[in-house]
Amino acid sequence: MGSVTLDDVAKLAGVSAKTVSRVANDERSVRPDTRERVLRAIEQLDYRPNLLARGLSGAHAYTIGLLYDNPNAYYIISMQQGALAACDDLHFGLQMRPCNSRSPALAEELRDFVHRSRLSGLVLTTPVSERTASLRRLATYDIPFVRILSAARDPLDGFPCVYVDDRDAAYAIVAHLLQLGHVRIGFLQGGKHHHASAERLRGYKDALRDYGVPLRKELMVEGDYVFDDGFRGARRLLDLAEPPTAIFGCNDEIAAGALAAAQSTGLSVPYDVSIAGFEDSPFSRHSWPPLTTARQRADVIVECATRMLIARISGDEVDNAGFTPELVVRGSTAPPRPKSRRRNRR
Amino acid sequence: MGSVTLDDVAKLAGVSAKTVSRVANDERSVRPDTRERVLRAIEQLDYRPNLLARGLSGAHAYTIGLLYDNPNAYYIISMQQGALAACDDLHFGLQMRPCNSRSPALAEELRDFVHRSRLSGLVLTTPVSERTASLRRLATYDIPFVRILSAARDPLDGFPCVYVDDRDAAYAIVAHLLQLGHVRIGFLQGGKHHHASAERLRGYKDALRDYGVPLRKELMVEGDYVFDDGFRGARRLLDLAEPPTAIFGCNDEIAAGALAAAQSTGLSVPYDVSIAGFEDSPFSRHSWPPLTTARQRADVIVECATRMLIARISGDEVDNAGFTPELVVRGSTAPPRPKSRRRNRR
DNA sequence: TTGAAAGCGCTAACAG
DNA sequence: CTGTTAGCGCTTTCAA
Repeated sequence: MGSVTLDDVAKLAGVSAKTVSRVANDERSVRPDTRERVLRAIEQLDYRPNLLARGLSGAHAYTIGLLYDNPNAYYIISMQQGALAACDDLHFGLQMRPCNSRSPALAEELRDFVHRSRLSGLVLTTPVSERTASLRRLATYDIPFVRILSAARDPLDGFPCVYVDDRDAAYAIVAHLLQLGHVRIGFLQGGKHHHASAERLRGYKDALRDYGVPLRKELMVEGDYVFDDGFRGARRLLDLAEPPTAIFGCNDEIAAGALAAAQSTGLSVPYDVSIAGFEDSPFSRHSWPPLTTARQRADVIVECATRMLIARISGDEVDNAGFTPELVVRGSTAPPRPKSRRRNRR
Repeated sequence: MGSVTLDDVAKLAGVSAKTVSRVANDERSVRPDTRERVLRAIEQLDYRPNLLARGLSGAHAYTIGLLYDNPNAYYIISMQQGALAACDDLHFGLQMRPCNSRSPALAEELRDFVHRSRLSGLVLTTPVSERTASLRRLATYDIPFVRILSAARDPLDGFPCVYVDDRDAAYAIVAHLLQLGHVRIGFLQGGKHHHASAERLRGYKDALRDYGVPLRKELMVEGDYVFDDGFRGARRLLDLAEPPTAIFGCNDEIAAGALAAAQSTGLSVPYDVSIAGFEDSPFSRHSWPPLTTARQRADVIVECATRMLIARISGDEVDNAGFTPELVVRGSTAPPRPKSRRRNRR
């Protein structure tokens, strides 16, 4: 292999391999001058520890696993960036994998994944993080994990987590629409098996209630987190006898579908209908008009979770953390057009 | 760890550890009944080989590295899917990492990455794959790799590769526009340090030449593979005294920017101006109107490259492979409006 | 503060 | 066809 080993360094520095190991791992119990000598030898030989050997002999491989079950590419990349930032900083490796969050043997699959590579722990993103029965089993396998979930506050269930307040952010979006003067606001739901969808729906309902606007069943359309469902759902809303003047899509992809639906019907956004999304994905910036949305920093959130996980693995106590996505107002939302001037379609 | 080891299985099956290893690795030299007995023991104990140990003792870790230096999330996810498909199928692990393709020490960084985890080899995507000096150095380190690059045909330079014919695909797009009757066709270039940009430009020029349309300097705008450059570039083109009737963006993100620019100017696509992209990313499907583009199956291409790499590592000879992205005509392109009826702007 | 010995779980190289 | 012996490069004992 031509790889430099601990022993090579030890020989050059005139110390034992164990001492080099101590220096490489930044342990304190090394005399400064010895450390200096070793560091010089490391530098000179351009020594790099072999991660496999370290992982094999140690209790774990200084590598964390990041699992996702999500079709959203931006979300995944964003998470990867956040996890890498933390891992690189703390000298941990990263293994990323998609998985099927609805598998009945989820806990066992995760355990095997961990054991095969001696992973130090797992960061679980939604919706994997929402399979509580599996998580409980995972905990019995003594696998450290931190989960990211959608909740208005700390669930206090004993498992560490980073919680994202989707309800509050959705509330802010709907409040923004209400303040603009909208009363008939359509809501395009996201995938049923995501807690986040329910939380965002809750935000929608709470906002309407607080502003004294009655909930209309016909303005809430079910669907998944995909463009086509946004398109179809918006189409349906716009075809109502009394169509909504604003539509809130459960994420940006859905909102992009709604935007396309409006434009394909000859409606102009935001003049004929306002549209808002959720997530601040490039979709929302790169459409025309750009979408009002809630900025969800998946990278920051995952970096936080990863740091928490590594801290736990290192034996530290850590507190749970919370984030709230921030309202971003852009060109796709405006006050409703006075009724008399509203354009006649068909 | 509670992990089951080779020895546990060996004891239960009444054979040596080496025999279990042979069965686990699917080596042929095991008598069927012995194999059967071992398999039963493996099943019974739910044995899973430890990848670190295997990697440490073997010549390599049965894991390939995938490197990218690309801001395009869809592209990355798509590649990851392709690589995972091949790796899962062939029982290899996958490590993905971004890297800086313009680092002068690129080869050394890649070497360290490989050595630290004893990677079996690397799949290099553009533009990393285009740093030929670094690749030559990488080869001297005896690191197997397969590169994916943009070229009209096999470069025959001795390094294995999968080549993608961007020129041909770009030619097809421009030919499509020409056949619709467009003569003034704008071209929004992509990042200069991507070969693909040059190849797509070549396709543009070749098509114009073959159709006897003179090249106009003022219709070719420089920029990077980002939305904003597409927006600005298109804006500039549309502001010309004699604006183009069609715009070809070097990728879908650029085209999305052009689309937004057109719409923000009050132009209607495709009636006032046709727009085409390249890549078939979700952008192109999720905009309104959806974009005519060239379908580039990054997943298929990377899966192919990954399989080639693993074959090479296994000692097989492999031939280079080539792909040509396929023209996808959608709503954003149409014949040019007769001059007399062209809408007056400003 | 340092070092020597043992071993992590597996495979390579050789025997039988 | 199967088993034995030695490591892979590191960390964990435990002793000096």
